[in-house]
Amino acid sequence: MAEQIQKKPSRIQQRNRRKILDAALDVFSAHGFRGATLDQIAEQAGLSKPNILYYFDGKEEIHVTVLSQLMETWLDPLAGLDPKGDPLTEILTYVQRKLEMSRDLPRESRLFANEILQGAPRMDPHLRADLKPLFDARCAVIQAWMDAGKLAQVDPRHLIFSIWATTQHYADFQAQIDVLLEGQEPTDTAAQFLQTMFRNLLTPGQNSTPA
Amino acid sequence: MAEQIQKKPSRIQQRNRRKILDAALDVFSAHGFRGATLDQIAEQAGLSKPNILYYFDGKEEIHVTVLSQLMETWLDPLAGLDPKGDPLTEILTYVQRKLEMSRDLPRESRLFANEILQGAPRMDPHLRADLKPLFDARCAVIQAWMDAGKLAQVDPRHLIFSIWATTQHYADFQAQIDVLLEGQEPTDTAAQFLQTMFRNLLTPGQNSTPA
DNA sequence: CTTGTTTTTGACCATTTGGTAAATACACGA
DNA sequence: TCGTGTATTTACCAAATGGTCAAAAACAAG
Repeated sequence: MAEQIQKKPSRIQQRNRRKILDAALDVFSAHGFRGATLDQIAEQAGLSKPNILYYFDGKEEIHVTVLSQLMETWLDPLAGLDPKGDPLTEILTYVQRKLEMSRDLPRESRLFANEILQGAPRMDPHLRADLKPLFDARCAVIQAWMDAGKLAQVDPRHLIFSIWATTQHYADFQAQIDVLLEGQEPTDTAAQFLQTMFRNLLTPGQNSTPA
Repeated sequence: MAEQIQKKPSRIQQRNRRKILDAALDVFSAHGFRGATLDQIAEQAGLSKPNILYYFDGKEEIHVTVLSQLMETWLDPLAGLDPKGDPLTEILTYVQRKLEMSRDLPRESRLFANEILQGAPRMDPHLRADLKPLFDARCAVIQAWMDAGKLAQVDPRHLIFSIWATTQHYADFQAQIDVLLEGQEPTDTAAQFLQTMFRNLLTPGQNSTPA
């Protein structure tokens, strides 16, 4: 009765599980795991608390489920980086996609940031299993581009970190940005800035090596 | 008796308040405001919970106090940016200082990140009163440098954002970096990368304006 | 309509947690 | 040494919160 282990989920089950997970994304991203309450999730989802526990075994399971779903979305742009494409274009497109994700999916970005900030207690396995291999593969691709002289030589790992940091910053630190920019829409000017920065960094031949 | 409004704090008071605030920094930065408990702070500080509430009016006041203290430390490097110094050197030095702060004061970085992530509910006034004016002033200085042809033309606001994002990333996302770099010390290679990136971006005359 | 199954709810429970009150131990100057 | 204000502890409390359970309601199939 509680576990419909392999029965196909009914229409109503699909709908309610989706409502719960969406509400959970809202609440978890806004308050973190410990700060979120089942009552908040229940209210946001328009369901009663016991009803929510009818669909999920507990707060923990809801959180893990949301994080798992997030992981796919999150890795997508990096996975989409094409080893056969034009190196500079590929990376600048990646930057642009990540920036658009910050604008369009800020909840996801904040949920992820929250989890990593707390030391990734629940996501660590996912990071090792999914992110790490993809990261290593993409680093190798970028390194190959650099060795072929198509990009300026920089540490690919820190290049990726800097892309993540600068793009996600606009979602994760939005509260601060709102104060400092006073309501100006940052996305377009940010896009221009980041494109300039990474193009300058990666255009071959211009790289002044530090003394 | 509870409020020693203007009495000079005794030796023991100073010591215990400091112990509490240090413990609070530990716990708040690791678990966020809602995730932190007074018991955790008490244990970390080596005091009993009621004893802690003898020195502070409540969890909220502890948090606010820690955040206030943090603000000074946090603004220091930006405040130290000298309008009379050499532009490129000033900014690269600022990057370096911020990176070192991420390495040496990760708790402070994470506490700050936590607070902003939650929408800066308790820090918003501080941001407007302290950070905003300083931010505007420094933007003006950088803009002046650019207008004088000493730096390449980019948006100073996004420049500062990118410095914050890239440097604080190494503290705030350390859990992720640990997984991806597998125990390699990132600070030195990160420093080299960031110096290269920002020098390339800001060296005048090399700035390829996007089409 | 009847029956068996799924979904939802209302009433509860145990634990955690921020906070309090009163009693006790302690420091220290007169 | 004594007394007074300071510091600390012990024993609590009330609210919040994650979770349970049995029964009611809704629903689907014959």
